[in-house]
Amino acid sequence: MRPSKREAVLDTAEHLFYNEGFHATGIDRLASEAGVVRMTLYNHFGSKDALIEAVLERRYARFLDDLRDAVAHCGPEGGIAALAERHCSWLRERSTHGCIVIKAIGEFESHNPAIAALGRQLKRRLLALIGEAVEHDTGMHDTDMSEQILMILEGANALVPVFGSDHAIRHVHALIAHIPPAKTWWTLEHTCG
Amino acid sequence: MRPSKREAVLDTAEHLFYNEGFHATGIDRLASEAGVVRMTLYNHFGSKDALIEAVLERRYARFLDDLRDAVAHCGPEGGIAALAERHCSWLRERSTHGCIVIKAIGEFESHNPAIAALGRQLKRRLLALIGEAVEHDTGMHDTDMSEQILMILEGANALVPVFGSDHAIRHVHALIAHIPPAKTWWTLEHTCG
DNA sequence: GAATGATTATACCGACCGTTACACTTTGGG
DNA sequence: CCCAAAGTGTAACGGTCGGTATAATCATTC
Repeated sequence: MRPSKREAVLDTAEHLFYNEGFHATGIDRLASEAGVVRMTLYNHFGSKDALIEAVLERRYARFLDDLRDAVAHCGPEGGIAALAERHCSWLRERSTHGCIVIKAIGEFESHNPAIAALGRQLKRRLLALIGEAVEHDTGMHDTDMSEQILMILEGANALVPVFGSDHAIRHVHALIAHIPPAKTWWTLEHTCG
Repeated sequence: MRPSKREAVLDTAEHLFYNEGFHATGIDRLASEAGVVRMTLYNHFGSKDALIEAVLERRYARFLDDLRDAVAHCGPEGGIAALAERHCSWLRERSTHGCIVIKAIGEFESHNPAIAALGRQLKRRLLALIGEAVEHDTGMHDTDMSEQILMILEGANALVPVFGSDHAIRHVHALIAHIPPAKTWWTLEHTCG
């Protein structure tokens, strides 16, 4: 009982919401699989939707911390590759059903704007983190490059439930390696005269 | 009444399933918004899950036909670009909530294997179509290139509900243009020999 | 040992879920 | 004009949904 009931609920909720879906997971099953009575759940979180927000925030914060950690412990100019590699590790080990945030936005865009907004905020944090890795490697802000890396990672994410992790991951590094770097002031001068 | 009730049900089901979610859309609302009584729905489709399969098949067949049409009416070496452009048109006009197949797989992977399997089959058909466009442009099979194009398109797909169509589409063409072509026999000889 | 806050047990609410049965009415084609 | 097919209206089935109320029990700490 030392690990608080609150944590047990969050663990079970994350597992069920992620693997079975948000709408498809009922409060009764959630509580019983967490070894908790329904009232405990409502005492802690107030509503199913609030629990969903807590799960999203917790899981994605862990994910982002893990990516940040990978970028922090890498050689010079290896930030992007390290981030991509850690992302692929998640796809292999912990994200085998796709991205929980994308799924949440999909299920709640027309039902609970707060959940959808939280999802968008979490993705904005991922984009910002990618931007930091890009700046770590190239020494400059490159919004286009960050957005393109995000698009490739989201593509891999989406393909995991379709063709499996191995297939989805196969081309990530090659694709990222071929993103053209930002034009600098002198190449612009060369091009535009 | 010329447009059969069956079509009305399919239209309404596609709209509701896509915009509000599969589990979140009930039979009652579905029937009433289609201007049909519940029994008509069951007479035509037998069950909600069968209706879902019919909706997926119909919508995605239209999508694939549209892409195929774009590839068919393009100049030489413009097949990939034409396919990508048509895909982006869907993202702008008809796919503003993401890909219905990805959503279906996400909601039914652990509830109805038949629906998930159908989703995977539809995505395989998309990959095959991309392969045809690649062969149209380059004159050879290039599985890697096809898979990479698919990954980019899925990335754009996933980002539409997050940051909007314009943001999601912005980098598609540039990203695809920078995919390295397959190594031919003589470059392989140069590299390995 | 009393008090306090967390957890449990149980019962309940109205609403909706997907599905079926059956009898009735409408419609179009031969 | 008649008949079969398609669609309608109504009622019901057991089950689950998210959420609430209330009172009993437990562990901890002062």
